[in-house]
Amino acid sequence: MAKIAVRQRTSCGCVSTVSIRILYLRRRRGSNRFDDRIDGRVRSSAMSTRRATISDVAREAGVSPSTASVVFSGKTPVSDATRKRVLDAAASLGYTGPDPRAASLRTGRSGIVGVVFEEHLGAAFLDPVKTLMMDGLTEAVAPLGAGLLLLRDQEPVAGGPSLTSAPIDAAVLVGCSGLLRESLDVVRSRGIPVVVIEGDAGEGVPRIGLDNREAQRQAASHLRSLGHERVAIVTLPVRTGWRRGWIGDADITIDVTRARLDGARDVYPDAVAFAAAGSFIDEGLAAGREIFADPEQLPTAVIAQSDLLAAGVIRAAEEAGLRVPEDVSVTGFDGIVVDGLAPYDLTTLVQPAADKGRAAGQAVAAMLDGADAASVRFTCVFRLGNTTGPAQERV
Amino acid sequence: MAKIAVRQRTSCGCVSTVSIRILYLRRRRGSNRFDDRIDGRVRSSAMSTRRATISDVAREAGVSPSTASVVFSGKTPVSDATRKRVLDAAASLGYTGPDPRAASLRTGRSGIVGVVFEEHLGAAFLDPVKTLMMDGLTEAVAPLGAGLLLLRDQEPVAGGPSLTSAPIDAAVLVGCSGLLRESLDVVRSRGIPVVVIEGDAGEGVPRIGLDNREAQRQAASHLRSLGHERVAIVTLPVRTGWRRGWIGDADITIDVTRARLDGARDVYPDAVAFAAAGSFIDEGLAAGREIFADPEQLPTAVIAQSDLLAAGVIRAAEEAGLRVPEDVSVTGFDGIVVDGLAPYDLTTLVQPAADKGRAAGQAVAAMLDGADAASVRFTCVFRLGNTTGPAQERV
DNA sequence: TTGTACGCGTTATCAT
DNA sequence: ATGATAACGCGTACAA
Repeated sequence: MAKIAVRQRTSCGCVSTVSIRILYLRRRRGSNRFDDRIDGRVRSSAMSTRRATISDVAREAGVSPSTASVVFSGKTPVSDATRKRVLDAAASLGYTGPDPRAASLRTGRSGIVGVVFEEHLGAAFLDPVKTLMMDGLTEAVAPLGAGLLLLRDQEPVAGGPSLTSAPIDAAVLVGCSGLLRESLDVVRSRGIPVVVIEGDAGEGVPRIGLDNREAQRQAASHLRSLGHERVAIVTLPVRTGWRRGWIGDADITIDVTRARLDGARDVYPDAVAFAAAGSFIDEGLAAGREIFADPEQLPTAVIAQSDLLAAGVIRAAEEAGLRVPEDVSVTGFDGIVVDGLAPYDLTTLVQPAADKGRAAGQAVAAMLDGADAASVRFTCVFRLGNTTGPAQERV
Repeated sequence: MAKIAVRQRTSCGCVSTVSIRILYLRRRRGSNRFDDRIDGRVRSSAMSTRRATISDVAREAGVSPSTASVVFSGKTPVSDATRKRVLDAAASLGYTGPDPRAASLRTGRSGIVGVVFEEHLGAAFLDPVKTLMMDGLTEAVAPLGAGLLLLRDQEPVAGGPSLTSAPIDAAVLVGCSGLLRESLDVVRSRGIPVVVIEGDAGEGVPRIGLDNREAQRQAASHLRSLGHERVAIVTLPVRTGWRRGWIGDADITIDVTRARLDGARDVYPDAVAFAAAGSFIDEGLAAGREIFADPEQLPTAVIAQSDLLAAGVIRAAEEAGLRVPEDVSVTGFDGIVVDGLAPYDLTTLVQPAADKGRAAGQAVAAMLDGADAASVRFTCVFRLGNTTGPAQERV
């Protein structure tokens, strides 16, 4: 662990910032905003503790508030002389432009697109697929001039922004769990455009997704063609907050998990399935240990629902003294580059993660533009690596 | 490239969403908001095209707006009977809670913390160090109940949120380029708390940083102790928008780059330096090719300012037929896991990236709480890998 | 080109 | 526990 050296600063700006805020609050209660004025003009910018508003600027410049407003928004031509007067007044008053909150209330737009994750936000940053998706999303909303607000699908901490309480112009849902549904209704009832990535948010919400089932079926078929009979599946979480463990067919609330599982079961209806608690190498490792625990019941192949899980499974196989792919074949899903997996080159399904984000962004842009947005379904591409091989007869 | 299958939806909710918005806009211009009412009461929730406000709800429930407000905010006790009446009224009117914009204007808080990057936002997601930092930041801001708004340090696209136009309660700057400075003044003059990670935003702005110079000096000393004399340096970008190339000592506007370069120069004052355009393996590769281009001028060691750059340099060395570390030693910086680098284990400086984010979040929390926030300086830890070795006499 | 007037939807304060 | 009142700071239709 790194040591921490805290360097105490002699208090300077921070402290003054604080005191300014206190003064400000004090002013707000009971004080008349016109206290500062003498016959309609601001006494002195330096003496005012309250932050200047556009009206103050207008007054100081000797123009009307609307004119001052227009100078800042540029929505209407203003004579150069007037503009200069306003700008000068603003500078002398320390006015730094319209208050975003007020402007937002007035225009009804905030320039913010909410991105809602169903997991711990940190996890979103640690998942390569989500990272790529965010990359694409960022790119697609940039021309919109919108910023991305990271939100989590959960009961809001007091006062914090939830999907329902954040000033967003549109929302992109990543996955779509149950908890979200109610918030979603709220948002949609507000007329805020919503797009969902990898999930189902009901009728009327454009979806960006993959051919998960078909894709996973390809991997399974590949294994089948190699002669594998006894196959185990390692799935993504089956619901939020799930802890890892063997699962039956029931109670899967996460669409991706369900779809990929279905795809595998299309080929191997009876394959056992172990659900991980997240898409991490460690989770794959834990799952692999379970799967390879009983030497009498070893599968000849493992279908993992993500590359990271697959990487973990491979490690578990090595631990168990199994060679990949000689003793056990392993397939992944995602097509990301997995660190430290060399010399293995995962047999997997490559998904266009960045494209998903881009598509979501474009859908949002279209909807904000008043247009209709269609759902998009991307296709995964099967990529043959060296982690799958012919099934071996067990001695 | 993956194929794209677009599935046209029969228009449903999207379309209705759009038409609702159009009606709404139509209503706003010139129409009187009381049109819907007959002697002071709302005629019918179903017939109203305008979105219900808290006043509508109050009226419907037969209470005052303030009481209705209190029901939603919970700031004051309300009798159960009243609460129920209000909630029922809200339900019947389709009122889904206070408008965030209006609430924000009134309270002066939005529950949003802006995170400002000086690079393309996508790059932030692709940089492991930033990713980890965001992870820590997210964690630290969570108890605050705040969301993170991703912002870019650039001239705003029209209407988009910039540091100055976004409704943020606080801002975290990642790096601190020149462009940012003016926006920063604006923000600070608004009394919004600001924290800087890896950068200098002037007096009064708490900084979260590393002992970059000292750390880099450790790596250089390590090389010196191994007998290396001819050393080349691969630096991070020296300014935003910079294209790669050899650099002198001048014109470095990015603090991290400067500090690490100084650290290296403390030991090797005359080492040549090549600046990359970003922290990517490919950039390191390009830099490495330049550095290894002249067989007569080969360095025996390369100090890279990031692990990704180092990884690229190693690849370039391999390309040039140089063995690492026999022919050339390479050091990195960051201590992240670099994909596909096996069997190499980078000699590097491990920085507590997540801790940096956490510290920033805590500083923000403190400042929002009206307290003072101190600057924090983390210490990097030298980690010996297998990419450095004794200097070899060139034949 | 500039000014007037008003409302955006909410919440803090204070009195009852 | 509830209500009346007054901002919060701005944008814009319309008139001049």
